[in-house]
Amino acid sequence: MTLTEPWNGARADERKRACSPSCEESSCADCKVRKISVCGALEPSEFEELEQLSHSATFAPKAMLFEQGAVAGNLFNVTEGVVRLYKSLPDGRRQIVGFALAGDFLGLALMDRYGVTAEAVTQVKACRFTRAAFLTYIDDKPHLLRRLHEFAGHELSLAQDQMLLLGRRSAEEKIAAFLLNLQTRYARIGSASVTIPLPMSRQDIADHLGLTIETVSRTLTKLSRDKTILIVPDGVRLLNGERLDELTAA
Amino acid sequence: MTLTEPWNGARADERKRACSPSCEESSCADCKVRKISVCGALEPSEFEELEQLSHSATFAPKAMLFEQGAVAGNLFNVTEGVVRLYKSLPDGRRQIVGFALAGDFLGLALMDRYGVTAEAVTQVKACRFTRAAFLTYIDDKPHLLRRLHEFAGHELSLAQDQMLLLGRRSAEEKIAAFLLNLQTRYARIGSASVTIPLPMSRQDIADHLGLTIETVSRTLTKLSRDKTILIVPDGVRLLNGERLDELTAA
DNA sequence: GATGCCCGTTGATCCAGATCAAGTGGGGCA
DNA sequence: TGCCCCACTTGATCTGGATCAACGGGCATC
Repeated sequence: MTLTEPWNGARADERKRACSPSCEESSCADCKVRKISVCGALEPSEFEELEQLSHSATFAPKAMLFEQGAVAGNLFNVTEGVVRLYKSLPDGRRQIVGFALAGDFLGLALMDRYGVTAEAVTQVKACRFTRAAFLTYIDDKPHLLRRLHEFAGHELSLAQDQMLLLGRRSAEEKIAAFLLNLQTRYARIGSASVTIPLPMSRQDIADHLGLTIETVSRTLTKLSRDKTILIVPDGVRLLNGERLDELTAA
Repeated sequence: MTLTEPWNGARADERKRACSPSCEESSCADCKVRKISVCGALEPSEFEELEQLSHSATFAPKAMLFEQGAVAGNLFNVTEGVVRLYKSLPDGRRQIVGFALAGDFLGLALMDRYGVTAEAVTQVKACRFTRAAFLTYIDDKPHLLRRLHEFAGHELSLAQDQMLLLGRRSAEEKIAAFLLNLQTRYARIGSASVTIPLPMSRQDIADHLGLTIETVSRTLTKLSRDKTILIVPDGVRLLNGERLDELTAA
């Protein structure tokens, strides 16, 4: 599979859901993110119908789920792994508008074209729905639309926080806020810990925070020197949460 | 009325809608933004009911419509004027996440607390709804919720564009993008022109673009010197749209 | 186990935009 | 008519973070 091409039925590692018991494929019933994702609004009976529409998909690191500007043919519910969502400028400058974790829904806005590009950072598992089928499905399910809207409202709120961060915070504050943010989000999906995995590269972090890779590296080194964090392989351990809170608040 | 206090029934210049014909109060029937605002999803018959729930409100420049963190008691549909929406840091740094114009809906996310502060920039007219009444009203109107969701999706998309701008664009690109953006939005509400009114202060523009007031001023002066724009009282005239497009794209 | 590559770190220098510091001019008010 | 205030502009200087450059270490490939 060409890793930089968008998702395509012919290439994806995917199979139909609701298959026989011998099949190792997961189903909604034992989905780890069912309660916290948009699906959490559904009645048990409704899951069956949704399951008919869903296809589980796996993406290798760097695989593209969809591309900014393309017709939004699919919607995804991430169940495992980390996805980067970004916008690019013609000259290559890039802004990562967010990292999607398990439980996050991609294509929330239900718009006819994708506004961002989505790429797997780690190995990613997701439920895929065709947009058309999903739209039909929600048509007589206002409680699901309501849930979708709640999620969109939350996204919007996060986006506004990120604007404040990008427009008005120093490099050190940006890094501190990023780490605490990730910690909170990991906690929500059941992996609360003072050790924060950072599966994304320094370049990804830089492109998320409006910095350069060198500044990210230097700032992490600085926080490490004053024992606020400890840099570990593929992550950091938060040693002094209060200090990070201070940096984030003020 | 204390201009810096949030909206309060006892102080607002407001009266009940759907009043007698002798009353100069506007009604949904002749609302200029009806078609382009969220209300555009409603059937004529549904307007009457909505009108019962709505209260028209006027705000003087600098008046606060609502404050970040407060319980979201009211939702507003702006019908006239400009509103700034911002987040603040404890030390006074401010990020204006957007300017709301006629047709924009404030409180779209339907969350229980306001995520931003809203202040009138100019004299502002708006329809006010209590959040509780509005939630009840939309409960059996999925087409309205759908419309609300479309608006939220659009907001989210704008927010992501703004993140790219804040994180990765130069001062000159920021100003160019801001002006073209405003032009497009003015055009949507029926005041298309190469002369862009800028009712907000330079400080507001700076706080929206992640710059200082001096940089905004200098950049406008520079664009003015190379005949890309002409600075006029309370606005600018776009002399060279292509040049601005160039700056915005690349 | 040598080779090369990618990723991250660190150091030196640069510069876009911030900060500090005067002006200037229009509009409200006595 | 004059005064003050405030928004804005302009100039001088400073600096946080960018840019340029070098290096090291893990790990995949042969």
